[in-house]
Order: sequence, then C-alpha cells, then structure tokens
Amino acid sequence: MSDALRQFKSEIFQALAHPTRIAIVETLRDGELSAGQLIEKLDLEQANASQHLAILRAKHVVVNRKAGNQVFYSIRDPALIKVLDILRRYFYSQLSSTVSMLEEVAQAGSFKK
Amino acid sequence: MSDALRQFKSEIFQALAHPTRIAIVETLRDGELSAGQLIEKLDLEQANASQHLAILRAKHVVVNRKAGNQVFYSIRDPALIKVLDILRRYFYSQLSSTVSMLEEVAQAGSFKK
DNA sequence: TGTTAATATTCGCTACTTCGAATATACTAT
DNA sequence: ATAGTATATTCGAAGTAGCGAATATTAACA
Repeated sequence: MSDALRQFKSEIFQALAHPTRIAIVETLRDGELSAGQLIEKLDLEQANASQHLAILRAKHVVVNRKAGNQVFYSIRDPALIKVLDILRRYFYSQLSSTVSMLEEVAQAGSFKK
Repeated sequence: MSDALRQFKSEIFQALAHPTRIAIVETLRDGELSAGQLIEKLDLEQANASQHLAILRAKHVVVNRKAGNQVFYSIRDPALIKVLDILRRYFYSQLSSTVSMLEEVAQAGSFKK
C-alpha cells in the first residue's frame, strides 16, 4: 500500500478525531441541517463550529449547499455512518471488558489479608 | 448520544490518524508480528515505532504478548478490521471522485488558448 | 443604500504531537 | 556476573491543532 494512500487515510481519520466533529457527523445522520441549526443543537460557539465544519468540508466528509443566507450541510457518504455504528458497539464491548477487568482487580484486592 | 461515547470515538480516530499507525494496523491485519518484524517490514526507526505502538496500545487498538526477548502485537478486536474494510471502499470512492474532478479541471484548462 | 442576519476567516495564544538522540529496562546466553 | 539483543521511555525542539475574540463576507430586505 502506497504512502500517499496512507497519508490520505490518516487525514480522514484526523478529520474525525475530535468529539465536536463526531457530534456534527452524528447529528447530520438523519439529514441535512444548516450551520445555525447545528450550532443550536450542539450548543457551539459560532466561530468554533465554523472552524470544525471547514475541516470536515476540506476532507470531504460533509458537503454543503447554499440557500440564500444559510448553508446546509450533509454527510457525503453514508458509509461513515456505518463506521460510527460499528464503533458504538465496539465501545460497549470494550467497556464491558474493562469493567470485568476492574472487577477482577477488586476481587483480587479483597483477598489481601 | 453521550459525550463520553463521542470522546471515545474521537480517541480511536486519533489513534489511527497517522500514516505510520495505519501502516502498522494494516500490516497486523493478517496476524501478529513482533515489534522487530514491524520495524523491518515498514522500515521504521526503533524509537519511533515503539512510540506509535505505545499509542495504539493505550487506545487498546492493539494488544501485546511477550515471548522471551520479543513482544508480539496483534489487533485487539476484529471489529476494527471491519471498520478499515468499510473505509477502504470509502477511500477509493472518494479518491475516484477526486480524480474525476481533477480531470474535469484539466479538461477545462485545455480549452484555454 | 444601509442595516441586519448567517456564516466564514484571521489572529494570537496555549496545548498537544511527532521526531531522533540518548538512555533505560528486560530477557538470553555465555 | 557480563555482554548482547529486543523493546520501551524520556527529553527537548519543531511543528500542528484548538480555542474565543475580533473582523470579514455574503445575502436579504427595508
């Protein structure tokens, strides 16, 4: 696999490597929203939201459409939604193994004197 | 959706947001390898490889097994492989649309006297 | 034309990431 | 014990990402 392709992939991952940008993508899951609607739903600073949207645009994660005064955003490729769904399940399975690990530790602790 | 879950997801993406770490994960796709084998296959600096492996370990993307002198790494959860597979298709579809865009631009350019 | 509303960009600051060099740790074998 | 090999950690420098405040752009409409 070429270095250029890996560079490209890592940039996509980087684009999603922020909780606010994940929140934006998840919120766009059910259809397009204007920047203003996103700001309200997610309670973001205007400038901050615009910066995050610029990053998502630059990496073609989202796509935008101007309508008069407003700019509507939507997800470019639904495959991304699928990825986020897998990660949710992944998160919970990891959580439960972490919990059992903690339980083991607690159990071991209780044997001490 | 909870902030904790978004934080978690963004940390996984962050863990993969580097070409070297993508290379490591892709190389481990077909089974475990020692740190040394990874370093040789990917032509990495020893310290650098170890730093990247530490990041992947911290985020539980990979798991390690010590055998004498060596440390063998493998991918912790096959769900991640699935994510990478989905993203591979995503990357190619994005790549090809980017390429066609570039071709259009080139085409347009060729009309300029 | 001037004012307001929606969104984007720039700026300075702080915090994080990445790197290679150096050093530390851990295991093996002599 | 000591030498050698495999891997990990620490350190400081250089680069990059994130933030809010301020400012710029664009469109709508009086």
